[in-house]
Amino acid sequence: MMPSADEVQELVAHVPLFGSLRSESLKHILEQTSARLVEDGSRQFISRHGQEVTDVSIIMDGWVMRYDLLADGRRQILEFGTSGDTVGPFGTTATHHQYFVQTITPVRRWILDAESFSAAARKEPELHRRLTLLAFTALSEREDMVTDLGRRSAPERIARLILRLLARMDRAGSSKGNQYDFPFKQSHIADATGLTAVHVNRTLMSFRKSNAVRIDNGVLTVVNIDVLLLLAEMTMADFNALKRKGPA
Amino acid sequence: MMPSADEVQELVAHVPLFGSLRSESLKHILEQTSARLVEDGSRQFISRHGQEVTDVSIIMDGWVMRYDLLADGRRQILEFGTSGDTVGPFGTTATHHQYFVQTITPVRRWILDAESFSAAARKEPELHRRLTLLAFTALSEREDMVTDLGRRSAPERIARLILRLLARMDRAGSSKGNQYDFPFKQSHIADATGLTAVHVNRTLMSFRKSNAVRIDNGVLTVVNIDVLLLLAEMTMADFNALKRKGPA
DNA sequence: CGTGCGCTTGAGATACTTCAATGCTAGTGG
DNA sequence: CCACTAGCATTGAAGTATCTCAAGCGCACG
Repeated sequence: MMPSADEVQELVAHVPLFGSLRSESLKHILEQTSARLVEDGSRQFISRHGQEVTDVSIIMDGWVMRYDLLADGRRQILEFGTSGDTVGPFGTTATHHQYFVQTITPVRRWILDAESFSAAARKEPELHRRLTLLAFTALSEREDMVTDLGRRSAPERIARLILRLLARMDRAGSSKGNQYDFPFKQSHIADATGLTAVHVNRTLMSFRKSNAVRIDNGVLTVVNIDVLLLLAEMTMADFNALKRKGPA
Repeated sequence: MMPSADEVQELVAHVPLFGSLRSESLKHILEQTSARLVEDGSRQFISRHGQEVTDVSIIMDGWVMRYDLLADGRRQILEFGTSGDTVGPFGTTATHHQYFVQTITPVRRWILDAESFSAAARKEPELHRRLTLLAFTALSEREDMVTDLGRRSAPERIARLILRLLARMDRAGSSKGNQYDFPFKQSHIADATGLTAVHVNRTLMSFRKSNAVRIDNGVLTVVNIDVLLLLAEMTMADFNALKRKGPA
């Protein structure tokens, strides 16, 4: 499936990894990696722990999650990904997947051949630089998460997750004022914050009562961002820094 | 202070970041970055949150920790570093430090000028590749930590930290059989695992009683690695994989 | 010979979990 | 069009892992 000019345009515009490439080079990379556009429904596996790594995905629409699954069923979500995000152990030398990646909503994504993608990154310095930047950005995000899980209370963790997602949506222009689509179940929030779904529910109820945030029918509304920031122990400046963060 | 041939040799041999450079190129890089060798005592700050980034450190001897400090004093240790490790936001574009880095034991380290180090990484592809590899390795380690803090009990977290450090020491050849130098206080373990020092103490006492591990006079002894692995929910294969991990 | 830091232990508090039940909504098959 | 089911949110009640506060002890250091 040959990428059209429009599709190449969309990739350059919305995918940080490709943001600084000339359409020319990108088109060449897409050809080299046998890029194809596919669609998946909800709850589909994109990759599983232990599987061989054969390709790299770039999300165009919808949400996926990457998670770790322990023997007894405990689950830790490491990352939510949406349009513009890259999933897969791109850049590492790992030959097998370490984690599970699964769709949450229906997803439209590009699939690139992993091996030729690595080769392209080696040949194209700009792509290599972007890849490195992506790694450091992810590292910083994951370190924030370590502090959250290690040292912050349930309300703080949840408030911060909500704000991180809000910043992400703002950056992508996908939030209308103080509202954004929120396709996650309470169990997703639980597994991302290291809590139980029941406790997430109680905390969310308290957020609702204190007029900070409410979630109805898959839409999250920030009723009062000052209250939310207080719960998250963040200043407005911190929040603005969050928006600037992300894969630039 | 001009690096001697012996010093260059030591850097190539023990610092993953430089492991694949020719002595020639390394010497050139060290000159470009005004590399100097310094020594610090215990509990010295190497950098503080908010400070401007001016240099990059490479530890030759001793231990440092990098941590996040919340307004109310809660502390989360993100990483312990020792010989061969690089500390500092090398590779990112951040102009200011995000975390605190402090020595635990006396430390001998090289200091490289940050700006010219970045420049060197841009010019020397092999260095750039190593930097990227380092970032992905760190990312993977930090993701393990997220799962530990989010989903594992106190004994599991502590057992896994001990095993991760043991693997690190084995890799560096710094462990004698089942013993290694352990300069950390129980409060360090607490802040690395998201627990309190009191609870770490109780858990460590139980490890001692169950003949898994004991710590005496700054030396950690793995009495029975099978028991320890059980506590950590790890197999011997997992542990061996840990040893192979790390910045190759 | 005090003083401080780290380790140890006890007792009580609490944030979060577990188990269990109820209700709501959307989808499915008859 | 209704009965049935499944998934998710909500709430109550009881349990527990971990925390907090507090005290004592040993050792190193000045």
